[in-house]
Amino acid sequence: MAQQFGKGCHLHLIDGSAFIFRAYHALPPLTRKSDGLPVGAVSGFVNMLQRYIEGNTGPDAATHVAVIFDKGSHTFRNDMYDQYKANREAMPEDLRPQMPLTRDATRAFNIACEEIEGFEADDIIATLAHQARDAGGRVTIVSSDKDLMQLVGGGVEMLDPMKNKRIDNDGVREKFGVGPERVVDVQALAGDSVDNVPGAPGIGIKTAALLINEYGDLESLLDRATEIKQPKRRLTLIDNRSQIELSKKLVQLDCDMELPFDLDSLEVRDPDPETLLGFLALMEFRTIVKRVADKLGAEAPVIETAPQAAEVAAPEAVPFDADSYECVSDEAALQVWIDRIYERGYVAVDTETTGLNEMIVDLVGVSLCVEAGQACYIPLAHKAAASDDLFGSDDVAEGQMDFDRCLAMLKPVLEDTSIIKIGQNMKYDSKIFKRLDITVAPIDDTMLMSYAMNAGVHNHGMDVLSDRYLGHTPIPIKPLLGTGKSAITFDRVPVADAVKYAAEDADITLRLWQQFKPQLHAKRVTTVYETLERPLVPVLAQMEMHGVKVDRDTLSRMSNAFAQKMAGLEHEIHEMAGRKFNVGSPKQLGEIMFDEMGLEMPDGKKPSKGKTGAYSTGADVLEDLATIHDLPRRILDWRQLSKLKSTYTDALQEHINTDTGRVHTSYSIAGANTGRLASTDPNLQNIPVRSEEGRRIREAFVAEPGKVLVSLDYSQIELRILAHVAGIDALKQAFSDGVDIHAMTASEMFDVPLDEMTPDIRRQAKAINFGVIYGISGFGLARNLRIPRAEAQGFIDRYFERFPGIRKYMDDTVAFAKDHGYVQTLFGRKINTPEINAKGPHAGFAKRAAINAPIQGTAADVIRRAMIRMPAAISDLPAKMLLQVHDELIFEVDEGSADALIDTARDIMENASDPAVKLDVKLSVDAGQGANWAEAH
DNA sequence: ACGCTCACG
DNA sequence: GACGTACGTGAGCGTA
Repeated sequence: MAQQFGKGCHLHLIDGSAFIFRAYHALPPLTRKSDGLPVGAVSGFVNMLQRYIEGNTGPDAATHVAVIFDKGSHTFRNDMYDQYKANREAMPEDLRPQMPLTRDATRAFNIACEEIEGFEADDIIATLAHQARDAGGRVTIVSSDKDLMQLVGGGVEMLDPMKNKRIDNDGVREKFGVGPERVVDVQALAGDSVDNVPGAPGIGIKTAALLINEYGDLESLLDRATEIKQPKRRLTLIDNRSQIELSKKLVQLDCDMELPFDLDSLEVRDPDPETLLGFLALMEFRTIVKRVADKLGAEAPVIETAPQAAEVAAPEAVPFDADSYECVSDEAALQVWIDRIYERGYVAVDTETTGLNEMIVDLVGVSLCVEAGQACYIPLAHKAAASDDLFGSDDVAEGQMDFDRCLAMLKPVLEDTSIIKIGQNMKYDSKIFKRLDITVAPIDDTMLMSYAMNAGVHNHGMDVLSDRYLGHTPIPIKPLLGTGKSAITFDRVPVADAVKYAAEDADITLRLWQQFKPQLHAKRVTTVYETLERPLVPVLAQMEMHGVKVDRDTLSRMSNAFAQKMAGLEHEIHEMAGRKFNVGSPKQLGEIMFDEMGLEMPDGKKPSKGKTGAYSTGADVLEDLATIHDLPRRILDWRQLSKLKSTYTDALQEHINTDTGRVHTSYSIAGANTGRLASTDPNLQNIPVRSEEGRRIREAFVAEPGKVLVSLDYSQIELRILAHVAGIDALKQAFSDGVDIHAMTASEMFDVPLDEMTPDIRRQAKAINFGVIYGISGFGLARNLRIPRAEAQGFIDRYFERFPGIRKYMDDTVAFAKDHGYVQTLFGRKINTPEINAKGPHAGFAKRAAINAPIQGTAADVIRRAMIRMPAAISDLPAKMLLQVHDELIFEVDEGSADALIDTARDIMENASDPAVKLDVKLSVDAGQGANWAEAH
């Protein structure tokens, strides 16, 4: 019955991945009504297949057909070139579980569905096209991907499914300026930013076609490159020969794969109505079911009208009931939950642990939720209560299933790529599981969803979200654990209480997810969430777990030295004050200086007081007073040492993990409104550097023997972004010329030629440049530069005169914020500005914050993008990314590979905005290396 | 718990 | 016209 493929046959090859991505991006994030499973891409995919089938008649109709998919992200091209497709954004999290469903859909239509691990769909398509052509048949490739155009000719054509336009030899020539047989030559020269094929710098398709047509083919062109008349082109081709040859290999499709199936098996088959309608009904595609049923002349299956997921999530629909949660204590019960998870395709997960430090604490239990109101808690390491002992016993509580057995059962679920694991702050839970050898993926995070939508409106902790969006106040943890000295850890909480608390967290998380998921799209932040928030979670988890080595002895020695110096200073201070007092108390110090000693401010003003009525004794005040008395200078010195000792040399030692000998910070992704990260426990983003004494703290941050620390930081990234967003040509030019940007500003403002620049004039211009980024004010600049306010205002006026675009940017930004209630970064991150229309002093703050947010936020987005791409880019190097300090990344790498790392990481960082945003100003990255952070910076 | 001070970008 | 201000963070300490 199978027809032998040959003359008269017509093979259609459908580029499945292209279908899926087009479907995903074209449609709103449709979810299955009964349970909220994301199925938007599946729906679009099915529609496209259905439309294709309906159109498959007439002279171009297929006798054989297959849908071809990509499989696996690592292909033989990555072995040739590790940067291949390195710019590719990660697959959106809600698309991932739809991938297997699109395969199911293809089979349901009874169409051959093929994919091979380690090969791109394009290679399979190429091989099949060649086989079919050699057998004397026709081929139509259903795709508009230009990478496939090299296959056209000899009976092979392409069909753009959107425009319904066939592409033949002439079509290819129109696109590439050469025939199909020379397409790879042109691509090798022009490169491809989407796939990150390098090509020849500065040569695009037009120039490439011109050259190929003149010299015949790429090889002749490269051999005779010296004959090219234009000097720039000639040099580019000679200098980049190997890169161009590599590019050709990358774009050349493999037409000779060994395939585990033959053409005959691809014969067109009618779908089985029951199978097809069954699948469509399972997906709850009501409209398509009807249409397909009509077409096939079959009865449409009934799809029960389930309540909307959003309605389910509404508090009045399913009330919270702590008593309804199940305590899972044996394998059979757990298996029931696992089965339910597989039925759903998603699960909310929460872990309970013995503390907050993910690197130290132990897992105590796991809670799961698959449907609003239906959650369970699996206690695993609770201790039994002991009546005679205040601290409980060390015996394990009864009614808990075996720890290892439970994890063995959960591991496949948590690692299953078709099951979404939903959490609130999933970085925490991922790290707990990672220490138990479980890699949780794919994930969704309600905290980050809220952050993407509501940054600037409120915090994103579970309590706030539950109150605000579910109208429900979660059970507080305090009464369970107690406070202060008598506080217990969660493993001491009685299992019955723990079930109520823990399962509720999973329940809340699931309800939040059901509410947030569709809102992401409505609020136009899906891309932000998918490209800047969600993929950062595993990257940060890795960095935090790796930690940075800190040398305790170095800190300890410094601490002793500081203590000695402080004691000396303290003695002098008490002598000067005439009595002993607590030097660390601003209140006492203020009274001593202003009341007892009668010091007066040099500017004649009254000493200022804070809102508690105490004198202000900040560094600026003491700095002024230092001109009339020796005591304030001593205080300043003492304070500096006190800060260094308590916050750094002492506290940092407490953070060295006894197992790893390293310090493991934690980054909050949703802390800063602008998109910046924040580092806590300890904060490694404010390690001293500005003072010589403080900088030495960085000597304690060291590399392992045989390794070095490497630091790469963006040079002037915020000013570069300002130049771009405000469109300031003079600034852009200065950056492209590589001149000193502050000196240039000074020269422009004060009419001083660059070669006559003095450090002081430059310093003033620098302050103005920073001021501009912060939403400049005369008062602020005056205070910063310690000059009269009128003079500062004069500087600002002059600055705006010279750079009128900056004032326009500021005005436009504030106007936008007033109109919309938010401002945006270049990558679409929204920072809400709820106070922008407020009256009174709030208004000033809100205005300046609104001006600053797009600049600071865009810089934050850029480095996030670099960080997300970094692990794959450096995976072949003996290197680890350790820390981020806003515009700086710190790595630890084998000594011999430091230079290679710098090359790779710099490339990723400088091009991090590609391809989403094309900056007018090049980003530039400085690098350093050394045995410790002080040397590397 | 809150304000002050100061470390960073 | 006065108000009170540079933008974004986190930690340690003193004070209430």
